Amino acid sequence: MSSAPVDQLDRRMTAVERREAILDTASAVFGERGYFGATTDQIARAAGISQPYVVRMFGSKEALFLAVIERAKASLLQSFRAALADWRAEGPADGDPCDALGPAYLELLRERGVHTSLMQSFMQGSDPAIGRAARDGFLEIWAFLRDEAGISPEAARGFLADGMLINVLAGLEMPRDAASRPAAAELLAATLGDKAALLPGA
Amino acid sequence: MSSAPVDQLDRRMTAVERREAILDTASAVFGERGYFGATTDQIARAAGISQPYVVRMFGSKEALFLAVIERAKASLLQSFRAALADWRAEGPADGDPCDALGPAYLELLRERGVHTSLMQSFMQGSDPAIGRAARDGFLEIWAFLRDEAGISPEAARGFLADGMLINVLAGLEMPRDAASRPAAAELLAATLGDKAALLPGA
DNA sequence: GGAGGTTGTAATCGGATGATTACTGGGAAA
DNA sequence: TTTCCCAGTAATCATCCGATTACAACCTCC
Repeated sequence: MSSAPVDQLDRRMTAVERREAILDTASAVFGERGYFGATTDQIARAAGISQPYVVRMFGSKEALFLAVIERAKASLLQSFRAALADWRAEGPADGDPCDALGPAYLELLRERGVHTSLMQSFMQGSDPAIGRAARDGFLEIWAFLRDEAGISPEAARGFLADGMLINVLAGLEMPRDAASRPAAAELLAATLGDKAALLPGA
Repeated sequence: MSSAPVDQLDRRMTAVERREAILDTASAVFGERGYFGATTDQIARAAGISQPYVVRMFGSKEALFLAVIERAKASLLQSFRAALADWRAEGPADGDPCDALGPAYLELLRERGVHTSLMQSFMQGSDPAIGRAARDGFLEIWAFLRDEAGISPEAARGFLADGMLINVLAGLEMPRDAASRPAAAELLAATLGDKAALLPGA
């Protein structure tokens, strides 16, 4: 008996579709292993295509990584802008915009590799091209919080700090230890509440 | 005219001295480039010895990295325990222990690579050996804050979050942009005040 | 139906990297 | 002086990785 035809398109993709598919996969692999730890072959296998095709489509591994973090930053800002607009449309004008941005940040954890690939780029500040892009991206988030969302420097610092702790718990894949280590469970509960299930490793 | 004899010992080191020297150097190199990005040859050259000697002394690159982060964690806990003891000896009993631990954490920035090499390990949670060691180390810090320092889960979370933001600014080498980008200067001031000069890139 | 552009791969190359082996030199003790 | 251990290196190896080249399969439009 032949298996039911799952929604598996074995037709050839357009270059644009394939590019998006590679970016999705590369986001996850770079996020897990980092720029140097991830190989173009791992990305290619995970995407179901050949290694040369990956590098030819983006020109180089570095260009692919830069595209990944650029796309992650765009996803993040788009989520933030949407959340801020919703919050302003329905919320009271005297609340804290961070109350809207925080949940948006957690929802983004469903998209694989956004937080971790950005974080991996943040740890490569000494690299000429990647460091430049990473600092630019981070400062763009800072400018959004300060200028568009109108958050004070102190509150913006606190919001970013919370985000960085979440990113670290994602990089650590801390939920792996949640069942066996009470300290891990306590840490995850204090940081993410019941949203810890969205982290990698869960 | 021969140059004045700077304190340069060209005699051979004992294995114990050399081991410490390699750990110092490896801490800086791993902190900058990460586990996969750093090569044993880069570490050897920076330490002024040959690449095979580095590998032979620690058995493997992975064992060297594990020794680096183990030593970084030990430095961190030692600083924290000393700061906590001082604070308890002279301070009032009703203050916040984080007020003592925070400055100790910043002073540690003078030791090259402590924050960044730990942070690099935190981003390798999916690696069997490194991820295990990274989670163990992070949970040991958490246990110190909760049990030894007696800090509440909420306050400990906030303290760690601040630390992770500092680590990210170190990984980004954000001071590189402090002069040319007002946003970078504002972010650094809001996070570290005048202690931003201790970050890499300054 | 065939011509041409586009998606995609097999084969392969050169360089980098971690590791291994065999060796050297110096200093202290006998 | 000779012996012998220990710090340290030169040479080299096998593997991996990113990149290049040449080629194959497929779809579309005339």
